[in-house]
Amino acid sequence: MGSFGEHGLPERQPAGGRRPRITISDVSAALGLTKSTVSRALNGYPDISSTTRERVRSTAARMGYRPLSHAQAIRTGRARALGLVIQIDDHDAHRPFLADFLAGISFVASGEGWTITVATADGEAATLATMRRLLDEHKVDGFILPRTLIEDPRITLLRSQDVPFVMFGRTRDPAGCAWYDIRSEDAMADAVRRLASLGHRRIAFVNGGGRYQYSRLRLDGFRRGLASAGVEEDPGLVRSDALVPHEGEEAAESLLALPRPPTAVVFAVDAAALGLYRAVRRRGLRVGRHLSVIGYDGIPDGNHADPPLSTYAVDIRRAGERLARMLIERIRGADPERLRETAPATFIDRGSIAAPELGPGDLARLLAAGPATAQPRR
Amino acid sequence: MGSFGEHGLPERQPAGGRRPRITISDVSAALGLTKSTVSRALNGYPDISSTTRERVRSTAARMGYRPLSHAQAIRTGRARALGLVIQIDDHDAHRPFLADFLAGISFVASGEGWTITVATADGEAATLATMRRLLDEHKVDGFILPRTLIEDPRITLLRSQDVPFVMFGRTRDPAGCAWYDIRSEDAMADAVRRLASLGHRRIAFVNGGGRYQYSRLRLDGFRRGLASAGVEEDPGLVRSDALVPHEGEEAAESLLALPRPPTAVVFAVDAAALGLYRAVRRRGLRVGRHLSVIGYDGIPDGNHADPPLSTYAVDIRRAGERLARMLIERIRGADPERLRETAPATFIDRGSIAAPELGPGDLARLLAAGPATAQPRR
DNA sequence: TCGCTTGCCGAAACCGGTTTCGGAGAGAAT
DNA sequence: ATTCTCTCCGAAACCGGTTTCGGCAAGCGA
Repeated sequence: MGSFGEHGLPERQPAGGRRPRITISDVSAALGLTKSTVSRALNGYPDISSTTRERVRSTAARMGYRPLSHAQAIRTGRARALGLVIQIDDHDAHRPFLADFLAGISFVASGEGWTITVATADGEAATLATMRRLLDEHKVDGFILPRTLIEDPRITLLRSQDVPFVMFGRTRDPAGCAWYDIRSEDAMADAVRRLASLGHRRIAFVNGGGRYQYSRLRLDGFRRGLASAGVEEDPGLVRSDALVPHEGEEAAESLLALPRPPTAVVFAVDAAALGLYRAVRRRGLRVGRHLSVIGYDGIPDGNHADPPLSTYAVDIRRAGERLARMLIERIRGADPERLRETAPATFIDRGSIAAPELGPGDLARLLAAGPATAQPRR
Repeated sequence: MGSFGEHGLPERQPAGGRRPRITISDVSAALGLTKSTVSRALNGYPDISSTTRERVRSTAARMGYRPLSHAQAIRTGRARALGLVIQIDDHDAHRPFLADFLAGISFVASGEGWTITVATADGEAATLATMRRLLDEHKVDGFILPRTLIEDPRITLLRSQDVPFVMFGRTRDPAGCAWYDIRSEDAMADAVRRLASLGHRRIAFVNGGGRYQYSRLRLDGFRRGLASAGVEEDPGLVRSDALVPHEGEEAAESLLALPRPPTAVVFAVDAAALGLYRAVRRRGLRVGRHLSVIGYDGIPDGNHADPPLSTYAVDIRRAGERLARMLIERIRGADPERLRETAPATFIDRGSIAAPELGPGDLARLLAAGPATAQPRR
């Protein structure tokens, strides 16, 4: 018999405070069963008759019972929490989209009654230490790893501890890894083909950080684009490790100083592409007219450049949703090799590309003439 | 005597897996005391002799014991977790700084052994529901509230439930509220004085969202600036509810269409200020030369505008640090009225302001002449 | 010397769940 | 009718902590 009330429901909430939670004991008492039976019924144990199971389920639902994850965690070790450790020292193109990313993760997690535990860390060592701490305290049941590296120590750690994880981005050694990724290599190939079809023949490529797996893929994609457009590759037109405007500017400078400069530049990273704007503007030239540019990431800053930067947008919210879904499945025991998904990026033409107005020769002469002749009106 | 090993330390970790946690029982066994004594010693109960207390503390530290917060939570209701619910539907100027904000919070929280639970919600109702869920499940011990509203339902909720919280931004009814805030009103006043000292007399103000407390304060600051500079206020030069570029553009249009347009505009929100660039560029004029502009927030986009937007930068990371610190103190019982702090914003002159080249009359004539005469070189 | 505090710690209940173990009862097989 | 096997549930231990309660021993005053 229940020890509270003849309705089988807990008494009214004490005025003012928060209403007391409904515990498993409340449910079992209301049903005239024991805690253990209720627990096993709700968790789908086979030694509970389907009649009882349904009775328990409906009553629990009617009473609004929801198990306290902490209490479960101390026995099961599962906290129903997804972990996300953001490494703040490296420049991440997805930084501006963090809110969207979280929105995607949170949407799925909340729907399943899970929560998200986030932490930031400065440097690789701190990231690993933070992950260890979260695991050690059973705060999270698995991790979403943003920005996968080619050689990723986080993967090593999690593999050795046998902790579920999903990656945003592929990696070199895929054994036991689940991932979601954008096929940025296809975007790079597409960019080259678009430029080639506009008439460009000297197309440069400015890549991102060499540590990242995506850099490999994007370079491959760039080359594939050249090949499929029938343009021969000029190794002198490739730069790398440009992640921020400053680095992109340097890369642009070195490209514009070539005897036969490119008439179009593909950037693996939007932020770096913005640096090219400065280099071009300094010469009194205009992006989109004298030099075509395509970026990748779809960062909002690109919208306010002049002309706005044509780029490939990534649906980061959806990435968050898929990754959360996959991680939950992974924690529930799904085979990681089955949890692999890629999606395309979407081209957004904002006006920074056009048919080449000048050949490389004319462009070189214009560039050699120096900024003076081409100063913007003051 | 402990049941494990003659060293009083747990055996070596099983090869491969993660090493077993050290529990309070391990510590108590190693000391020849009971769990309860160890627990009370570590929690500073007065009925434990200081000798014993120290012995327990040092042994626990040596063994690397750290209580499992879940286990504590089920008895104490405290999870050692800070809650942060981000409402994603409203345009938040701090969005680009979310990573920094989290970094600040995480830095302090990690240092204290606390964790951060974040969630996103779409709309006010969802935000409140999410907060209720987190509280109901004892997932968090308190909340950091970003973007305080003048009339904030979150505060109402948390007050009624008697849940600790700290706000980023002040509010109208401060009873029982702790906060950290940037004195943006001072920045607005400073902006006006700077412009006035450059010679501007017709200075416009484009405010942010009316629901936010900061809008009130910034308008007050703007007026205070005018007063202290000895410039009479013209109510026709004030606009509001401009949060995104598009809205800022509209506000700018209406200001530039005035018979006597302003020669300088102060924006309460950077993102809106970027809209003005479009309006000015369309007229073939140049920001900084024909029209001075000052923004507020220090968003990275402003750096890539042409000319880069002069603005007031906010140290969001520090805000996160302070708020986390304050919330932890608040949860530990500190008086909220004692936890109130403000900090100044930092002016960054990037070149979007200058002495007025033209008076309002000349400017009006130039504007009336239409875009044709002032087209940028193509 | 006795009784009464007081200081200090152990024993045990408790928090809200999960999981192991065992046994009652029904039905089938012998 | 007896035994054997399942099915299904209760009892109790357990997870890792916290907190209440009570008692022993020392210290104190009378």
